Parts: sequence; structure tokens; C-alpha cells
Amino acid sequence: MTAGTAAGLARRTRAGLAVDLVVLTVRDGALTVLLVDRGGGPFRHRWALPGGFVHHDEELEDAAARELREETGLHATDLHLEQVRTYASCGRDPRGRVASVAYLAIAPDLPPPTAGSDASDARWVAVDRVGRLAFDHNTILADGVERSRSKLEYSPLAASFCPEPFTIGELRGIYEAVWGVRLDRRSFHRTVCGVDGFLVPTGERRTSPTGRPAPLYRRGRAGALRPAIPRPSPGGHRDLRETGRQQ
Amino acid sequence: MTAGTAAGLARRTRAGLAVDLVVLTVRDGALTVLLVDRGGGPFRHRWALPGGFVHHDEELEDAAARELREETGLHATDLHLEQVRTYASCGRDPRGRVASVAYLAIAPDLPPPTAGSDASDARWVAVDRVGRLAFDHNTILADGVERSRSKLEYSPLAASFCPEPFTIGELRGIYEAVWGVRLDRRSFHRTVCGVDGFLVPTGERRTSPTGRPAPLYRRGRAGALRPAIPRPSPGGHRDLRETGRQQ
DNA sequence: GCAAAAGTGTTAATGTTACACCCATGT
DNA sequence: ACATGGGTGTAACATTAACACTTTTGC
Repeated sequence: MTAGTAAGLARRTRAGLAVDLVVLTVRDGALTVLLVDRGGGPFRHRWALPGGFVHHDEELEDAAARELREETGLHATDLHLEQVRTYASCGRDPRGRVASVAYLAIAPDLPPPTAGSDASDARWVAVDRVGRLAFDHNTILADGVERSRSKLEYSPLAASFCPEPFTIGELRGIYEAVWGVRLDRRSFHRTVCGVDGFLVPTGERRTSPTGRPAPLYRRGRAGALRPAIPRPSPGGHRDLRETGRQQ
Repeated sequence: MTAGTAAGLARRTRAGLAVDLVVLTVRDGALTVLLVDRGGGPFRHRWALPGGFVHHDEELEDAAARELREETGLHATDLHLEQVRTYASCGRDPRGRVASVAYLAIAPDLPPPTAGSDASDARWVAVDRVGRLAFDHNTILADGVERSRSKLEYSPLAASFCPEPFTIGELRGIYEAVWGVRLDRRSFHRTVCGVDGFLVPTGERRTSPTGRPAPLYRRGRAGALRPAIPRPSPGGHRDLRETGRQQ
């Protein structure tokens, strides 16, 4: 589009342009999201996703990185940031039409955030303990979580949850927390090590008070996981296929 | 987001809000997109994706459906419509800041469209023969095509390319055109019939001048394909030829 | 009968799952 | 030695790919 006659130009819709962030990490074995207590505006003192209006001449992704920095001190170079989708329902913001572009940010576990300019408080909350949020943020959160769950399978996203360098065991903990399943330690090891470009061994090892020292890894360059890390099917295994019969 | 103090409110960004449509179909065995020749505005007489500004108090999806109707006569009830992503770079529209939400529309093969209000011409073009488009529409098109290719695997999207009722052979033609591969006729048949809820037999058959009559199907209610339709790996091996003659 | 497309059966190769078992370390 | 987690081997099972063969129609 963006087709427009002179008449079309005159009556074209203008809307507020904002970004909202679904910042996920794994803390204590649970998938966790960063929430802020809104300091002002509508839904004051409601919990919400961090975010804010895009500045003039500012790219969406830069706005997302800026909000992240302002609210958490995180720098976008350290983490994965991707667009999820846009929410622009007419009634979603009482101040008027606002189109909010949601971004998913994946970060290693971090210290509790400090409240920023737009928030009176900020904290990490396990995604299954999140209450009613401001605006349509419960929907945005659900979409972000769903996106991260499915991308774990075929993208190297899981490694973005780990502070580098990390062990295979820590990586497995990410998969278990995000998917909410238990994975076989031995099969998992072989599977991830068999994915070309996923993990790069540092040559170092981490010794721990318990167990054999584990080799350390960094994120590799692979953009997609081939083969994928199989996600256990929730309903168990399929039984025999029934071939479709006609008449 | 949508956090805003009184100060934040005053300086919030406002932008034009538009939708662009990647309307795909399969024609003559090729994945094909609907393009319009821009009748006015910037990029006049350049080919572009159909789309336009969102009206006041109009939902994004309604705007997408309206543009589709205006430019092609298609009704959204007949086709699959989903949001892909939002493009809002500062320089993408010479008229100013415009956020364009891209939608993917999948339609059965249709007669050539008629030009609408914003377009001086409209036509179907095979996606691998698309030239330089207006704005950033080549990028939007590429993202839409990529989305449709990956969704074919695990969603019932392929059936939206077929006018109902359809045969298994027609459905296979969709997969072959979109993925650009040849699929084994017999394995494909078993695979799709084994997916619960994908296809619903009508009980009717379609007789053709050549070959055995094929049972007809409609789209089922499945939202996801379990198991998925396996997509041949690109770095793969086998090129299949199906001569149709038995050895 | 013949060509063409639908549909079934079968097998080899491949992939996945589950678990036995060994390794290396701190206590 | 033992507990703990890292790492390898392997057999059972499930899935996939390739293709032989049969069925049903129009001409």
C-alpha cells in the first residue's frame, strides 16, 4: 500500500507508535518475564510490560533497545531481540489510537532491575504467576511466550538465555524451563552437540563442587538448527495412522 | 509500553498507519502474487503490493479485508488472512513516517483482478518474476513468501490455496508449487490422509477425462498439522521423477 | 486394451527414545 | 568410596523415502 491520492493523504489515519517488550529469562528453573509497575498514565500502578513511544526519526528496533536500556540497564548487543507482532485495536489505549509493535527479548539471568523513568517499580515474575496486566499486555505476553517456545526447537534461541560461557547442562535447563518438560540428559547432549554451528567449545571447563567438570561453550553462528531439537509431544505418542478411506 | 507521563504524552510519536497485503495464490503451477500499478502518490506507476491507510476506528484486520475487497473483489471469509510483521523505517515513505502492518492472504486461484480506486492496473505475477517494487515492498513480499513456505509444513494453510472441494492431487500441486519441489504422489497421499482434522471427505468424486476419479475434500478444522507434512531438505538428496508409467 | 491418475503394500534407511554403563571430580 | 553430573554405546521403536503393484476411469 501506502497508496495514496491527494485526497487519501488528507484523511490518512495517524496513530501513536509504540513498542512493548516481552523480556524473558530463566530464573530458578522457571520461565520469567520482566514487568514494570506503571508510574503514571492510564493503568497507573498496574503491572505492565516495559515499553514506550517511539521517538521521531527513531527505528522501531532502536526504540525497543532504548526502552530496554532505560528500564533494565540491558544493552541490546547482549541479547536476542525480534519483532513479534503489532497490536492496534481501537480500544486498547484510552488515550487514543496507539499501534504497539511487540518485541521479544531473550536475556541471560540478571540481577533484579531498578525502576526507571516511566516505572515506579520493576521486577521479574514467573510467567505462570503473572496476574492481570495493563492494556492488552496479557495477550502480548502469551504471544511472546508462545513464540519463544516454538523457536527453541529450530533456532539457537535457547543459547541466548545463557550467560556465556555455559555448559550443556545449563542449556538443557533452559529447554526444560521453557517447555516445562524433563529431557533425557544423555540424549540431549548428543542431540545438541550434533547440530552444526549451534555450540562452539571454548576449550575451558567449569569445575563445580559436585560432579565431573563440564566443558564450556559459546553461541555458534548457526541461524537455524539442523537438525532441530525435538520437542516432546504433550499428548504422548501417536498410534497407528488411519489411512483415509473413501466411500 | 504505552507508558506515558504527561510529558511523555506530549512528545509521543504519531505516524500514518497502513496495511499492505501479500496476496498469494498458485496459478499454472507457480506461486503467484497480486500486484497493483500505483495510480498516484509516490512511486506512481510502479508495481506495488495492494494496501492502504487504515481508517479511523477501523481494526487492522478489517482494513486488510477492505483493501482486499476494493482491489480484488475477494471477501475475507473465503480466505486465510494473517499478520506477518510491521515495517516502519523512517525513510520508507517519502510522505512521512508510516507504519505499515503487512498481512499475508492466501487465496484459491482467481480470475485476473480489476483495477480499483487506488490502482491503475492490477495483475497476478509469479513471485520469481517480480521486479523492483515501490517502497520496501520487495522485502515485505519476501517475508510473506517465506512465512507461507514454512507454514505449509505445520499448518493447514495449503488447503486455503485450493477452491473447495479439492482433490489430494490438487493439494499436492500446491505444496509442489510453493516449495518448488516434486513430492512422491503415493507417500504424499498417505501422509495428508493421516493428519487428523486436515481434510474432510465430501463423499463425492471428481471424474476427469484422464485417470481414475478422485475423491473430493474440504478443509478440516485442525489448526495445526500433527504430524506435520515433511518438507524435503533443500541440501537434500533425492530428486524425484514421477513419470506416471509403471516400470 | 491403453494411458493416466488414484490408492495400497512393503522395505530399507534413518531418526528418536530410553536406558545401561563408564568417566572425572569434590568431599 | 560415594554422590553427582558429564559423556558414550546401543537396542527398541517410530518415521520417512522410494518404489512395486493394483484400481478405476475415458477413449
